Amino acid sequence: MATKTLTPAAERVLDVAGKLFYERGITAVGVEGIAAAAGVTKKTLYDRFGSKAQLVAEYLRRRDRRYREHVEQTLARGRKADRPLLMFDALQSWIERENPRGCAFVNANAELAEPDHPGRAAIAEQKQWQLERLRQLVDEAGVRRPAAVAETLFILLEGATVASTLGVAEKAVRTARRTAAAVLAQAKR
Amino acid sequence: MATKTLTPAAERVLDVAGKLFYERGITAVGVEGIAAAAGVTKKTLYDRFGSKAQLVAEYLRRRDRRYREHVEQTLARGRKADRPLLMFDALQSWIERENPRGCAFVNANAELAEPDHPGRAAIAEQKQWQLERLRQLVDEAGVRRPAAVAETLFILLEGATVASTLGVAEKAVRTARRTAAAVLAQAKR
DNA sequence: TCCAAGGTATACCGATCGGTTTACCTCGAT
DNA sequence: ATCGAGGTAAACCGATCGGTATACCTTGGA
Repeated sequence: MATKTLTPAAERVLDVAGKLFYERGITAVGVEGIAAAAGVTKKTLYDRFGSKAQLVAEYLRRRDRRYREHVEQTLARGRKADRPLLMFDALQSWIERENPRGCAFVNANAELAEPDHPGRAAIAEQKQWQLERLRQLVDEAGVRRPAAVAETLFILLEGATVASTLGVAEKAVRTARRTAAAVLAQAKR
Repeated sequence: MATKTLTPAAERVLDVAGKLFYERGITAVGVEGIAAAAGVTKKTLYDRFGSKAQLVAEYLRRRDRRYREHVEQTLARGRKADRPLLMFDALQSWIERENPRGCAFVNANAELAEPDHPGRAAIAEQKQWQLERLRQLVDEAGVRRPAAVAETLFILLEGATVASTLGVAEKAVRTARRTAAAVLAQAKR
């Protein structure tokens, strides 16, 4: 795997940025604070990343990579027919471990209003991947109208993330999973 | 109805704030710009609202009021058995008219990280109202396990908003509505 | 041996942030 | 006639924003 090679300083910057951007919001976090928390000079940060916008894009790409790895690890433990539902298990553990403030990409979408911000591409890529992966899984599970079913599962995953992290329905992921199971059963071919 | 009485200047401020906060993000918009766009002095803005944080809270409360009115108007056109699904029609028209950048409350949740920000209460109220209203509608429609069904519909609504406004599935609301119809049919008592 | 890559330290830039202050004006109700 | 509420205009506050510049240090290969 072609893991991006980063200097140790850049690695630290990206670690800190990932934490602060997610926890406090992108606009609310300054590059000065990131550099200081990473034990790095502002010059180093700008030498490695060029601008705050590019650092934001890098943060999102990295988080996307981590989420995909998490998903694939979870999927590897099940057989084809079970995998669509395993996406909900992956989401639940992800929320518990890394996502208490909601989906980082939905949150970033709220903040990055300018249509040409480099982070927007990362957001679109993440969501397209998730939908596409669901299509594959649903297709492999053997189901009628796989595209429509995949879209339904996508909606359930996103909705469960919102409901769960907004504190209005703690068990939203389990509820969504049950609904997904019913949808899949009904579409079984 | 006890509509908040605002001075004409405050009204203009709130109008402009509602537009700018939603379109560009809360943190990205300064009070100076709001005052200027509303044709008002900063002093007037602070005399009426006290602080940016309180203005944000007022913006969210007002948007919540507008959404509830929109929902109730839509619901009034149908009979009890159809009303749960009418929530999806209300969402679709709301997105088209006022919500192209996603749910303002989910977006605000992304930006207002501080747990004691006055806007957070408005966010929680909006989401609790939506879930509670769904419970009433589902209950009145005559369904088994109304609380669980309402939670499922809530998840579908939130997920459809995300999927639709993130541009990954334009027809997400229709898809969610179909799923909701199936869930309701299966739970019919 | 030397040189480029990667780094520190620090000062600096103009712009903007949220918020306050002072002085003055207008208008409607008592 | 007056007084208070609501407003304008504009200067000011310290802090922070994203980003740049200058000078110097360390280290690992060619």
